[in-house]
Amino acid sequence: MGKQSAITAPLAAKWRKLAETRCAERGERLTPARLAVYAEMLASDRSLSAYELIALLERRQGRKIAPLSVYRHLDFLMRNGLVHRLQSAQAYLPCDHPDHPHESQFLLCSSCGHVDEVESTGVGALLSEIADKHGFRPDDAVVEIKGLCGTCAVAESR
Amino acid sequence: MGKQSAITAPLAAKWRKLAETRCAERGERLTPARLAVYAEMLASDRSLSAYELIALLERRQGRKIAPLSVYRHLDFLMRNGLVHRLQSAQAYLPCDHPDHPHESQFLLCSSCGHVDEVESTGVGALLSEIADKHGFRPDDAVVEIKGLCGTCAVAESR
DNA sequence: GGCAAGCACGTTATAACATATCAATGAATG
DNA sequence: CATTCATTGATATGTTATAACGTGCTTGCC
Repeated sequence: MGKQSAITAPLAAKWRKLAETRCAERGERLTPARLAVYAEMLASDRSLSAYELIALLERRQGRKIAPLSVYRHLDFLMRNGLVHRLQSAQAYLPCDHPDHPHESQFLLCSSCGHVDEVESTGVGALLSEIADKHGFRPDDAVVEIKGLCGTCAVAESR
Repeated sequence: MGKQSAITAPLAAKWRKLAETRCAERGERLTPARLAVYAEMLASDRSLSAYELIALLERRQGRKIAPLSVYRHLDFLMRNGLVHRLQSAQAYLPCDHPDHPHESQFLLCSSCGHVDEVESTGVGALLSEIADKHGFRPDDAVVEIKGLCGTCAVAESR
């Protein structure tokens, strides 16, 4: 098994490599502190608020972490396309396919909390068209759909 | 000119009537406090955060308003389709066409702060389709496009 | 190596956004 | 009038995010 710093959550080599590559390409430094935040997010099966993340990191590292540190790391990770922010939930989620830039849509299950990141080709085009029709120059779009994931929808209808 | 309570922002008769009708239909009570919040929002040319709203109401009414009151009124207004919340800005905006239920998209200008509420027929269908493809049962969708409005786009490119 | 510049990080404090709890008030109904 | 239930007020607290400031580490240049 791969060597892993004691203060960092287990991090699959694949993800680590992608992150390192991505940052290197952009001349950004993926420091241990930043990597620790990223690893913690990947180790979770759901989105996390900044303060949940702080609690997890504090537990793992056995020391206090200031909110601002985590926010800075989150900023860094978002800037580099490794993490997304869910605007409607004030929560953060590792990107599902950080190997290329993209616009995502999110499916948020209000029952189990699971979030699915999808990348639909049609959405960007449609939104551009709408913006255009209103003389608006779009820069970034938030598309978040709340509802029930397949599993929870089935469970609920029984 | 129409009579208007001293503690309430000017409110066009058209909007007042729409709001009253809407609430009456649903058996909800549009109280003076709730109306005051709605009027204050309509009197503004941009979206407002809850605390901006508090400040405006305090100034107009000359007394302290508790955050919880405003949040309750905002809840009420949203429940009755009179107000929307901008998820990506933690801000609130009166609905542009409260005469019927609808799903809106928002165009947020990052320069002047203006928000355009649009109702595009295609978006709902496309998002339903996407959800369906992933076995997801959608309940509500957030679509917020950030960028530059026509005016600001022109101003910037000069 | 020595130095300067810039980035990263820590610490403390505070701003901004939102909700809990409980008591008091007031309108609607019988 | 009495009951009941929604609305409001008051106080406190919880949650999310940023400001301001200083220190130290990297890196690149001489």
